Amino acid sequence: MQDSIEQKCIKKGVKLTDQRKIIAKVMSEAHDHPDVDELYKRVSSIDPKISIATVYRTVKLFEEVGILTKHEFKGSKARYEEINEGHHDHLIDLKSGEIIEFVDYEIEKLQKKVADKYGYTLVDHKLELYGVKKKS
Amino acid sequence: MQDSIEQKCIKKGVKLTDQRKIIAKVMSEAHDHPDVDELYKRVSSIDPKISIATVYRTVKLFEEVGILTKHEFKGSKARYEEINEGHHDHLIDLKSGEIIEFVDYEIEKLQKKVADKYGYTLVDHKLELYGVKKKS
DNA sequence: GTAGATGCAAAGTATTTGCGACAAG
DNA sequence: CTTGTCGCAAATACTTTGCATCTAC
Repeated sequence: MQDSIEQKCIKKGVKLTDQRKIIAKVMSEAHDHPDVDELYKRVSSIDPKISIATVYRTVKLFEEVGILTKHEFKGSKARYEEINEGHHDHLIDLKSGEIIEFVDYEIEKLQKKVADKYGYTLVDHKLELYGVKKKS
Repeated sequence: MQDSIEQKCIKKGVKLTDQRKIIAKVMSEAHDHPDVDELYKRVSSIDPKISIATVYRTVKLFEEVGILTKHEFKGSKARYEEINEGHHDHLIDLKSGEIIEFVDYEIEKLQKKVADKYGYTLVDHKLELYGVKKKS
């Protein structure tokens, strides 16, 4: 089983305050990719006293220690997602905004090859596909 | 030979003001990927009276009519680049910020295949590789 | 001549930060 | 205890917009 965000914090030596516990819980349970406003709303419904500054500070911290990852999809606000063992990329439905996660090992392999070709070690990558549903 | 941005404006029925001509010229000659501030600086050195609002309005317009494309690389400001016949993706040097353009048809093909697999027609995509130079 | 473009300053968003009060380890 | 965190409000960064004036076609 996967560690919860709280457990990851402990492992990484991140101090666990009540606020962080709540944000951790909300992000652990989120199966979408909430932006800060949305996350703030969810968190506020558990503890209305949490400030948005804390939410910003916490997602930034969690990102720095490798618990969350930030996405900046075309023309929308920054969204966050928990990092789990399986890396994946995103296919975004341009009509509905729906986000589909996918993995393609062959593309990953080719990316490394490209970086290699230019004398680089691939550290990270971003692949986003934007599409519209085919009328079957 | 490739049309200049000015020529593209005419073809697309975009009214050519002096300001737009200058912005068009600067972007045509830019071989990097300037952000709005940088573009504003270059444009200002030709005509210091141009306002930054006009620069914002113009890049937005040029983007809408398909003359420029906007990139939002990790943690940096929006950057613009002229669209030319050859589509390409970007490899970003995490140390120096240098941007290398590349094309990989095999990756492109696989992207279409992925979209297809989920029942989508691929409209657009974003692929960015982030790497560090290998010590040869 | 007229619709649309510009410059300016003010208003919007999204995000960060200084500071005094407070809490985790 | 002490260091780091929190809430608040102010500050910052980037981008858009209302309005009066001006200009390309």
